[in-house]
Amino acid sequence: MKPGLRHETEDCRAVSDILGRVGDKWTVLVVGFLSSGPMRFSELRRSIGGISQKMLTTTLRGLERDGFVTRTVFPSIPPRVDYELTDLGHELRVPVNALGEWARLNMARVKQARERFDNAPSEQSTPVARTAARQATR
Amino acid sequence: MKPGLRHETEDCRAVSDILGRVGDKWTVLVVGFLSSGPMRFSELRRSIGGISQKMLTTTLRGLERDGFVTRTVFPSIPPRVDYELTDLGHELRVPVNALGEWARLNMARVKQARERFDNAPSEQSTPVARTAARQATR
DNA sequence: CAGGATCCGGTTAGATACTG
DNA sequence: CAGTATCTAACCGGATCCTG
Repeated sequence: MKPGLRHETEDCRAVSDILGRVGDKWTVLVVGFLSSGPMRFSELRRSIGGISQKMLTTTLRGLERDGFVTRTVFPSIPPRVDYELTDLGHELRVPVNALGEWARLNMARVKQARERFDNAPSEQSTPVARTAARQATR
Repeated sequence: MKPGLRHETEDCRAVSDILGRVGDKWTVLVVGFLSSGPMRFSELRRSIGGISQKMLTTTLRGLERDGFVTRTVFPSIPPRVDYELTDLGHELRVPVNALGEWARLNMARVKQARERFDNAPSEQSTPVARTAARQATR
């Protein structure tokens, strides 16, 4: 995302920026789990399940940097670190949840489209047939 | 995203799925340009500016596979291919635009948070101070 | 014109081992 | 417990060349 987009508008870069954070592999999961309250590192790790501790650290650092979560260290032994959504993080969940809800409602349509595409006779159809197929999806 | 998430809820996977498509490098730009009507390949390429033809092809194929755009080939010489958002694609723009709008409105806050984080005294603060900082951001 | 095929450097993510 | 450091395999995106 470094080069290439130099001449984009401010808006586009802001969107790409946020989407870059939100669209990465784990961020949404982490934010989702944090939405119900603060959690400590290993708690998150166990809840999410498939994440490596390196990726969890990286994801949380990114979220902290962007102001979406806070990181609170308790100087106890053993050490304990709590992560919690900031107000900004909670606000972010609104549009993200909207997108999530959309995804939930429309995943069947996407799945259907994928199956149709994957079983397609690999470009044996005429352009007219293609167009007809397009109409059918409307 | 293959292993690991086996035990996630359907919802979470749907969200990650959509976000994975939407959050990639070019998808949002492409969808944005297509929102005003059908465009042909080279038209898109020129409009977007920084994209290689390989990435544009890849992005468009992904969008086509998921049912967000249609691809119509005109058997002319020289060949001509039009891409157009499906209804599903147009509907997707609603939550994506909402997220984009949120990004536009809050990019300043994110930028501030980043600057604060990047100028931080790299963990010299006490946990209490950290917590105090957290309160300050509320 | 649209896009497939190939090569290649940079980034990324996971596994593993180690530390305060 | 909550990381950091390191290594490596996989992936990704760009550039280039080629075709119907």
